[in-house]
Amino acid sequence: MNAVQEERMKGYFLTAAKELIRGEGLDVVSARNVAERAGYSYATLYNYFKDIRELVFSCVEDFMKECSEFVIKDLGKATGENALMKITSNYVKFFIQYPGIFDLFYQEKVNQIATGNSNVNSIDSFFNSLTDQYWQQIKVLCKHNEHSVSLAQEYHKLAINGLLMLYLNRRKDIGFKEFMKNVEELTSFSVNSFK
Amino acid sequence: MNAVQEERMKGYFLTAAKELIRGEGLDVVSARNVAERAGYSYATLYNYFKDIRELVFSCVEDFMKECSEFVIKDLGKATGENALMKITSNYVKFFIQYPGIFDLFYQEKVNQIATGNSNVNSIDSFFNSLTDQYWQQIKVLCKHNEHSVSLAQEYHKLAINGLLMLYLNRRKDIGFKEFMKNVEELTSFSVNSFK
DNA sequence: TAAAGATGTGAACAATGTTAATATTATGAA
DNA sequence: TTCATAATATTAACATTGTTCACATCTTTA
Repeated sequence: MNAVQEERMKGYFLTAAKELIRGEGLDVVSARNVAERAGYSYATLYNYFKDIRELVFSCVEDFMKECSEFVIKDLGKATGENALMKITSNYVKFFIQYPGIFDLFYQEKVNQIATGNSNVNSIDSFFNSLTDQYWQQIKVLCKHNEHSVSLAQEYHKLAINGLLMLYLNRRKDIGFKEFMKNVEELTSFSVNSFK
Repeated sequence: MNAVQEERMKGYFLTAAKELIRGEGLDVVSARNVAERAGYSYATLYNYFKDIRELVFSCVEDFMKECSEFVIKDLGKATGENALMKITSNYVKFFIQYPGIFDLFYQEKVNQIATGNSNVNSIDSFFNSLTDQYWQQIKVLCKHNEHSVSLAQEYHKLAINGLLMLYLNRRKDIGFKEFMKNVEELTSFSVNSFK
């Protein structure tokens, strides 16, 4: 089987898996469910993916693209702090709409032996890649050095993802509105912490 | 069966579950594994716990106590920022030693219908309960108001738990030493952000 | 001692990941 | 075109999971 055919086959399973993750969450992504949706037997799946983890982590790249587009869709001409606000707000909304994708990005256990760890390694810096340029704008504006801005950025990323973890896993007994207020406060605090 | 007998029975399963979580992680906690270790049949377990989630979430309280003790064990006379440093450092070390307990505290999915959600709700404020008094000391020292200190505290909690999530789930390709340096930097940044 | 109630257990069902043997299909040479 | 061989797909199977139910066993009480 040539490369293009193989990619096509992988694509069928990938599409099925992505639909399942989006719609019903990571929990219902089983070899049998994915394969049935793709129109093949569950065993066929193993001809194209080492195991079920390799399959689900192959979805990461596509979902990152999707999330990126969702995040920047209504940025307009916003810059600096305003842009950071909008991006952060859309970022968390994306994962609230698709909690399964948050599971996949940040919580799913990875096989350390697995080959394609490149996907996993790029997850950590994903949120930063969305905000980089706007933090740079703030740095220039506030005459801060490189190190302090990257520290604030790292801090912001960790806090937002930490908050998402607590909220999505129902460790916080608050509603959506209050959650979004927390996100705003946090982002504002983040930017102003080193002004 | 009277109350004390019932608690004793629950205790057997709880002890078994805790040993498994500590030693081999949350993944190997199955009804059959726990029951075998407790010396009973897996079906007996269901006479004392509604389902396997109720069993594992019943471990939360004990583990919080354990973690608290571990965290304050070598505090000495440290106060303010020094105390926060030590506490945070021990807090993350505890979960690195027992990743299964982090899973249980922050990542395990909860049955919203489940009865005993009190355990789950107390998890969010757990880390804060360890640091409260030292943030108060810093507040007095820096003449800050109540709101800004609780915001910094909340921020610190989220960032630390976010970092733990990324590190324990292998989304960060760094070693233990570098991780601990990140924890230190973050805590220091947290305290100094509003000095 | 016998009946009734409480408590413990194995069989069973559905679903999971994964592998191995088999069935089917496609490919290429005669 | 036909047949042999290789490539690909599928079914059967095994071990494991959570959970329930009928049954067995033990305890209590009349």
